[in-house]
Amino acid sequence: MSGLGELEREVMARLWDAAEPLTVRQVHERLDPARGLAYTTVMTVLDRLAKKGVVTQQKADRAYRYTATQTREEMTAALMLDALSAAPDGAARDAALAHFVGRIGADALTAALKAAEKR
Amino acid sequence: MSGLGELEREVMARLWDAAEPLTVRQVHERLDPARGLAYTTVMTVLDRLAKKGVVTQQKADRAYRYTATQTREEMTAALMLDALSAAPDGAARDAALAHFVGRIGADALTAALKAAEKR
DNA sequence: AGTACATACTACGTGTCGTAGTACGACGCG
DNA sequence: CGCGTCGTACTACGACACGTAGTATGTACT
Repeated sequence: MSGLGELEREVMARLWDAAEPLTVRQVHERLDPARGLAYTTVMTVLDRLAKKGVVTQQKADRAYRYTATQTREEMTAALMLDALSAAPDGAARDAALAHFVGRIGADALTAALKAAEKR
Repeated sequence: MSGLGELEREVMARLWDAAEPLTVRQVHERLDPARGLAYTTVMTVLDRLAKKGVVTQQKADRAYRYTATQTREEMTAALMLDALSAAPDGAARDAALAHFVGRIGADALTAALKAAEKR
């Protein structure tokens, strides 16, 4: 329940960027044409993403429309929590958090918080 | 350059808990005996961890001693940063951070920071 | 010399991921 | 009404990661 593959992430990015449910065809068109991916490849990937629960399909008209079940930010946050949960007890978690904050910089964090506050 | 497997994490935990360089045998002894892992299995895992750069081997006496190259906290923080880096631009990163903080609770974060401060 | 311990190399089954083909159902057009 | 078009479902296959472990080889101590 965590890491997506390279192409899977790429597909998710298109879905997020679109903010609209997309059909397989639409996703296919938005992917780098230089890559020359087959239509069915995109279909398979979307299918797998659906099985993982990170996208949902709604039948609309003829084709399925795919939507991400979480926003990019939610998924990122969830993955970070996941990484953090590797620390067993509370103390280790605190230490890991402290390391993390040290890495991104405390000011960057407060800035992000302020931006969040604004909402 | 990120996720370890289940057994790999287990082995890392033993190395971290010991804080001393351990031999293959020592790691083997510390792993759940009910699991009945073969000695060579542990060896293979340590070898792979070494190839991934997360442990180093120093020849001491007869056997190699294995040490984690990072503390558990550093690795956790690194993984969290890794997850965060999935967010492309600064704004998305801020939003992801905000989500993250919302999830763990702002007070938990400040508490962790205070604990870190103490050092 | 033999035994005990350590490492190196190799192997195999399973699962995930990128990649894609083929088969089958529905719809509209001539 | 049959045929091509679009869409989906199912199947497949190679590469790689991981859990698991065996065999082979080296070395030191008794």
